[in-house]
Amino acid sequence: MLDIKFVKQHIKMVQAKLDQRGQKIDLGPFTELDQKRRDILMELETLRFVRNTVSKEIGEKKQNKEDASDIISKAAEVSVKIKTLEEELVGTEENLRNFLMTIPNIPHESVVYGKGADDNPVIRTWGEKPLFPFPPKPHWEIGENLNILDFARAAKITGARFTLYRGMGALLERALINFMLDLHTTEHGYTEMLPPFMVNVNSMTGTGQLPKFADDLFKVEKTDYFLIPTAEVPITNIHREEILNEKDMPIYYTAYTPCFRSEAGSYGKDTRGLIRQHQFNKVEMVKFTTPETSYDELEKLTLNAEEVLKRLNIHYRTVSLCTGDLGFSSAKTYDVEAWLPGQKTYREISSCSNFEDFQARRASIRFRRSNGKVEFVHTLNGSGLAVGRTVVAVLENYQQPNGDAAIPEALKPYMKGIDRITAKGLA
RNA sequence: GGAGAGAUGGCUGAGUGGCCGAAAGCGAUCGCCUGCUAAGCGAUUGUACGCCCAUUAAAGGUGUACCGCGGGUUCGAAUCCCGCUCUCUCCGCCA
Repeated sequence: MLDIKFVKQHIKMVQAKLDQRGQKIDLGPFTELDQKRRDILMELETLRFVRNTVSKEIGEKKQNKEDASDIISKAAEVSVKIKTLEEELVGTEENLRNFLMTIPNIPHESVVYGKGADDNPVIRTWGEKPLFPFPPKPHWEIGENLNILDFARAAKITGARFTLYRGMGALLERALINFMLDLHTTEHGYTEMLPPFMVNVNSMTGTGQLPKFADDLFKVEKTDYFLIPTAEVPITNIHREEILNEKDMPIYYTAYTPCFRSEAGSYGKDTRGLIRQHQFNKVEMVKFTTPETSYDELEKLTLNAEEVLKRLNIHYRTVSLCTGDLGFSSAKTYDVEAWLPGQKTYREISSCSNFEDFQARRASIRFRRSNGKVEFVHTLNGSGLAVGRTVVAVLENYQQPNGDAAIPEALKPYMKGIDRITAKGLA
């Protein structure tokens, strides 16, 4: 959510920035609602002042055993008016808040203007595309040939867009999770968390999934809970409605969780393989920082994500999302895209964002400066990494002429020391 | 699932209708004292929103709201009533 005062004072600039996102967002109702709110509030506060004064008077009279019936009836009248105005105020504030809740964040000044993914500038690349003396296969073929990924049976068990991992495939997924968590906790300074995988409406609202994106979520029947679409939600909400100490910041958390996404509106896209699933695993990194350090922290966060691919020796590039491709809550986002030789394409494997105070204001996450002043924190998060897609990257980049998949050196300690995955077990 | 107890400021904890935004203690901050530390003394110590002043803002002044959340009673609610949520204890069930 944007800052009411800021929007009020810089309405033209905010409108111009939002226009760069390429969606039609009209701030007109904002000015109107805000004015209405202040008008009501002023009148209401005056009446409350009257009531408080009169009530005090009544109390004094009663104590002196004087008759107070005349002013009591007057006070009653005032109270009736107050009640009406209070209802009006609640309604107006709700409208204002609901309106602001649907307004996306303002892109940072360093974010380039663009219409969509094709306009995202490449910031850097690492490594090189590996050369294969044979046509590299897509991961779904490798995985099925090795009998480690079973899409057909997952569809039987549940439905489309789910995967059953088998044997070394399951181990590979688990190994990646542990490898990533160990890297972030022991070398990058993050504290590991294991949060609930379902959250309530307030948490979803705090990070921006609700009210606008309910269609993307799975709701648990007979409850008000939702399955998390990313660990960002429970982890960022750890400090919802709290005031942190400046000296405790920045705070770094990392967490492995499964993620559940309905992928509404993506029919026909990425229907094969592990790329787009209703359930997938992810290791997430979340930061709470002061406003003055958040952009430095975003750079570090992105490098932390990239480090995973470096250790696995997988070629990637990092792009900066342009204004038209930026997510709702984000002021600036870097996507790390791994090279997938089987599909001859770069594919997003991590997304690292600075939300500035957008989530913090929604979720009321603040900190107290050493001089006592209270301000909103900046929140950041990034995948470190999407585990299923990392499996894809490993299988496609490490595939062998005979169909085996080699194990990256860094992963061997997590894979019982084996060198490669070979086909075995019942088909 | 059944029975009971509770939810107050950073923490502990008082407060059963007006004198309570809230005692006391702890903690914290600043100052004094001190060779240093500790102790001691003094002061300060919630958040949000509105208005005034000022205008880059801050500070300041003033008002309103907030004692888990939501409603009700009342001229007036932390305090009384109702609903909900959460926590704790006991019993049952359970990975």
